[in-house]
Amino acid sequence: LNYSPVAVDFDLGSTFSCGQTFRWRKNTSNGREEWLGISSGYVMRAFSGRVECLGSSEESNNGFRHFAKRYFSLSDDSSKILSSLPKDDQYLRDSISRFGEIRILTQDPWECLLSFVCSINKNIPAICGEIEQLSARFGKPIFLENQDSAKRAQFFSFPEPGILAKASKQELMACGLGFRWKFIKFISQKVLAGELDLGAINELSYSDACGQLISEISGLTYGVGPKVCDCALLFSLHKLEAFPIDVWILRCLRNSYVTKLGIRDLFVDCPNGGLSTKRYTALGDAMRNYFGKYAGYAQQYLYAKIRQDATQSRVQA
DNA sequence: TCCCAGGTCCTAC
DNA sequence: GTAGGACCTGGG
Repeated sequence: LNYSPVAVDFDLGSTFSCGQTFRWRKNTSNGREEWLGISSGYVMRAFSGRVECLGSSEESNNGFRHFAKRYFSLSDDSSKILSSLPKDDQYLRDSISRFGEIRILTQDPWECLLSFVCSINKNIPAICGEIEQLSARFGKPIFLENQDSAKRAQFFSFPEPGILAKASKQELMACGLGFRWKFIKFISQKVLAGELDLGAINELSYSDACGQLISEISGLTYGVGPKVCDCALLFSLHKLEAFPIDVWILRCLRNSYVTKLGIRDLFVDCPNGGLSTKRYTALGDAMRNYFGKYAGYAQQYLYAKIRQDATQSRVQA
């Protein structure tokens, strides 16, 4: 087994907490800051510039370094990306200096898409709970190196499409999915049947990929609107021009970018924060036009900053 | 206790 | 084509 650690140079906390993944936890119990995460069947520990594999669900698990190189997008050139973003944008530059180097991960597309379907109309702790329960119930146990396998596993891989496709409504609801259960089951069935091929979508351009992924397969809707689509494309297919617009980003744009970008007409009467697909696309295009081909990286910094600012003002209040 | 959440779907104009 | 409302459930 080759579990040799991999060096990483990005900011661990900023990268794992900026909303792209739901399976990393901070652990400070032994005095230093370290992070434990699960992805693609690997249990990982990250601290002070390195990531180790603690265990794997795979039969042949000598591929950790290969996996990590891809998962942590180690071939992304951060300085090139950050210097390509607008230099006179004070809001963005404040965030970059506050959060350091955020890395957009290249997650497993299946795991990532379903995670963001789980995110619909839920808060982040609840999303983490859904994914944990789905994994514990339907995923494979991952035993750590040197762990007595008679002991109960604490870590589980994200479940495969074939398992979720056969799960009952009752089983899925028991994981806290609520009305999302039917989306999860439907997508699983389509992937299992080969009618939704995320690998093939990966070959497409950003806008073609959106067209393939959003909403309709065989005329049926399944819980993938423009926001979930953008998250899947950015956080797993590494389409870096994707610019997910959630309620936080919408608030940020309204507060800090309307005048700068002359996009006031895109904000008239936006009740309940809801955006039609047409308006969502128009807003996303405006941001791509402004931030450039690495708009997704800009989105992560905007998201990190507005979330932290909101948390701090709530604490003060 | 009660409100609301990393949205999407459906229905009525 | 789009504004309004419903939607499961569990954190805060």
